[in-house]
Amino acid sequence: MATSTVEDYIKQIYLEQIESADGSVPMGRVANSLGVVPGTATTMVKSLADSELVDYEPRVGVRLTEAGEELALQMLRRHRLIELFLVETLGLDWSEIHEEAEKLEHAISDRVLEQIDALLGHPKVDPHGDPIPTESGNLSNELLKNLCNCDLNQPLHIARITDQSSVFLQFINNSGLMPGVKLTVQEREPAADAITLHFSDGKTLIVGTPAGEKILVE
Amino acid sequence: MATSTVEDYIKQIYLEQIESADGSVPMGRVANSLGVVPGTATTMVKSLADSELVDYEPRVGVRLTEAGEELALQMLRRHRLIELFLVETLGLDWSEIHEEAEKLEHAISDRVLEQIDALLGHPKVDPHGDPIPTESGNLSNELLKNLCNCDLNQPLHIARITDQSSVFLQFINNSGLMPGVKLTVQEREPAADAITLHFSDGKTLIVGTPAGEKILVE
DNA sequence: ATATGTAATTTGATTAATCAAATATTCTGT
DNA sequence: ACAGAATATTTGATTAATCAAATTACATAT
Repeated sequence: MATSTVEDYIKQIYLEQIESADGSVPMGRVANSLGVVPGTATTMVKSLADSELVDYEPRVGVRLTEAGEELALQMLRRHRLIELFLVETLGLDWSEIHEEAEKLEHAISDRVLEQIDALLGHPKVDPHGDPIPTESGNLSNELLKNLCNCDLNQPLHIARITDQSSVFLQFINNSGLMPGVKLTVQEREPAADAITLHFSDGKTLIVGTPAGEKILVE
Repeated sequence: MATSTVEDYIKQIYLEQIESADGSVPMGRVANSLGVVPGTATTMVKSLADSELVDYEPRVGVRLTEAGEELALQMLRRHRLIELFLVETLGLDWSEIHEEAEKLEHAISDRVLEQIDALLGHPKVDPHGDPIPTESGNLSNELLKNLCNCDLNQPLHIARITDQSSVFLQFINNSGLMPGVKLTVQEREPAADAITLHFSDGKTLIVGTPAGEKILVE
């Protein structure tokens, strides 16, 4: 059985691997994203390699094996389902769920996880709009970006609104953010929780982060 | 911060302490209920004593301090709220929740716990009928009769099951002896070690003395 | 009161995860 | 091409939790 530390390393390496061009993650990144000193990362990664979860090339970097990727996707599924659960069922704020999920993802059994999945209606994305891998480890990659994670200054159009509440739909209507509308994201100000949008007719609009997450674009 | 091992020791010592007459738990019991060899229990208890969670008298036994009891009740609250949550919200079978809760009780934050408590409507007892300590650490401690010492032919209902082992809970489930069920005790046959129960639907059931002692009624 | 058995403690090792600091390797700029 | 900087690895210690096996203390029965 993988310890919770192992699970953390594998998940984090997966996340870094997605970002990296060549699919190999240098040790510095591993150490950094896990919050440990470089020496610790080296030691740990060598032991992950012994358990066939990663391929490790000294002084180059690390890359998940088949088995490692499977475990990573499993952890990602856990993490994201738990995040959604914390928001949907327990009413936590989306800003406070990450650390919670970080702990819970190691403690929850498959049995409980599948109950949560069912309770939430087999959701496809977590509260941040990140895709939730399926039980068999499939991560839909034709995933839509939203206003909070899409590229800046690129021509986009609104594809989907993921909040059916009437207040929100009213706001969507009033602001002209209906599906099909073309726009670009001019800038994001995380501190102020604001996203500046630019429409083809020259108008601009500022929306908050929670709203931006519910607006998927492509 | 208490590690999850410390939390386990403290909770288990609390549980043993309730059973014991003089309030002191011998090392053998500690080792046994934690599933470790005696030497380990000794070492660990000494370290618990260093952190002022228990008073330890060598070759005699261990007893919780004020702080230890507080932690124990906190863990008991966690455990029992989680058990109820697993049954009520996630629809798990009440005979399979103990091990789940055993893991989750260490991972869940106070924040999440209070949300669960609210979601469940601040319940007083868990699915086994065990009382849930309040947030401030109060445990309602009315003593209930069991099937072996209650009055005969009196209308009763099952209040609490004091054996958490899944075999026993399975038996309880199969025999329809869950908390809340109404019945009377028709007769006891000490020689045959048998208690005859009578249900409101006319059915009767015979259980042995050891089982009867684990079924509390009021 | 002595021997025997049971219970508890000590001692010495082990495993997983970590850090600090010394060392080695590779990259980069001139 | 070489010095210096940036990265990575090694080495030696540390902490928490555990076990096996040796030892000690206590209780009790003859």
